[in-house]
Parts: sequence; C-alpha cells; structure tokens
Amino acid sequence: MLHYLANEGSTTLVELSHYLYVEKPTTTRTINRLEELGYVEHVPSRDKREKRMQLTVLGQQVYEEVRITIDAFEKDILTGISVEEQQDMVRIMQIIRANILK
Amino acid sequence: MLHYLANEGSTTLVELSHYLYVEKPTTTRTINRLEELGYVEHVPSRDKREKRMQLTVLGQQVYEEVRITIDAFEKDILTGISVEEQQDMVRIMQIIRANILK
DNA sequence: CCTAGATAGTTATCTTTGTTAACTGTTACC
DNA sequence: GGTAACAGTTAACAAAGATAACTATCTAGG
Repeated sequence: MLHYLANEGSTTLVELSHYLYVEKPTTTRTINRLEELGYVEHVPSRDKREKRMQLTVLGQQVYEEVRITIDAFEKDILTGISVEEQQDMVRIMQIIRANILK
Repeated sequence: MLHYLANEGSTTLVELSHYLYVEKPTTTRTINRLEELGYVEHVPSRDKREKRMQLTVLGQQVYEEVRITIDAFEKDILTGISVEEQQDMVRIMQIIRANILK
C-alpha cells in the first residue's frame, strides 16, 4: 500500500482494492491503520463519496526506510538467482495470475 | 497434509509440522479437523507421547478425488507455461526458500 | 532405579487478513 | 425528483498462523 501511494501520489479505497485484489473492507481496515499510525492522510476530493488518501511526510520517510530494508532482504533471498531468472519468474507468475483470473 | 499422508503412509504431528514449516498447534488443529471429518485415524505407536496418524479409506478416496480436481486446476492455470519453465520455477523457489531459512 | 531434561502434543489466547452481508451517504442518470 | 449505482463502513465470521504454558512420556546419566 505504501508502495502504491508512493508511486501514484494518491488513491481512493476502491482503486486500491482493485490494485490489491481484495474486497473493500480489507482496504478500509488497513488504510485506517496507516492513518492511525500517521503514515497517510486525507486529500480533498470533489466526490464526497470518495476517501482519497496520500502519504504524509512521515509516511514517505517510513516508506523510504522500509524500502531499503526490503530491498536488502530481497537481494539476500535472491542470492544465486540471475536477473534473467527473476524476470522469468515474474513473467510466469503474471501468466499464472491471468489464468486464475479468467 | 492429505498428500503427505498418502505418500508417507503415516506421520506424527511433530514430523508433519517440520514438513509444513508450521508450529505444532497449527498441525494439531488441522489434523484434529481431518479426524473429525473421518479422513484420518490413529495408528498404534510404541511412543505414547506420539500421535501417529494415517489416512482412512474415506480419506484415501477423498484424496484421490481432490487430486484430480487440483491437477485439473493446475493444468489450467499453467496453460502457456512449458514444463521446463515450471521446473525452473520450482527450482528457483527452492533456492529462495533455502535462502530464507538461512 | 530415580531424576532431570527433553520431547510430543494440547489448550488458551491472540493476531492478522481475508470474506460476506447489510448498511449509509453521495452521485448520476432518466 | 426518484432510483440505481457507487464509495465506503461496520459487524460478524472464518482460517491460519503464532506464543505461552501446560501435561504426559521418554531418555540419559548419576
């Protein structure tokens, strides 16, 4: 979620639910917790139905820190696996996902 | 779990926990539910601490049926992915797991 | 042989993440 | 203006994971 917000700038819950392939209550719960933690905040939106959120300054900082940690972890667990193999993995998993979603 | 029991013949909870990489309470709960469903039963064991289980006749039947369903599903979601690619996936995921467990 | 430590498994409790169903408030379209 | 659709919320449930604490049993060493 932090990643999505860092990349997209802001998002609505329904948009985030679509991206994450989960139902809206799941997104509601998690985005509310990020809000409680001070990582995300409301953004004004024309559509009063919408709850548009963006990262706070704290959220951006936490995201950068977490990214470093996760990048190191991924580098570690991918030791011995070539970049080409990693790309193959991603490509194949995308095919599997597409097949599941048919 | 059914797969393991079908292949191994019988198992103890601690053995199954190791194989599944979960803590013993998780295995206890699930094996008890399989027992309630009539899919597994006790096997006499010298070590009274142990709870050695095997598939019942019903469990074997259910396992065969489920296997057919799952094999078809896997065949479906692996459409467009060669056997070699599948083998690469398994191999790479085994490396990742080994790296995680280090 | 007895005891202490280790082992196998159980139980209670908690957490997390997912869901469905039902709901409220808002928007858009006819 | 009314209705259907949409965005989001809430309650309740389920599943699967964990930890901590416990009991019963086994094993090894003194």
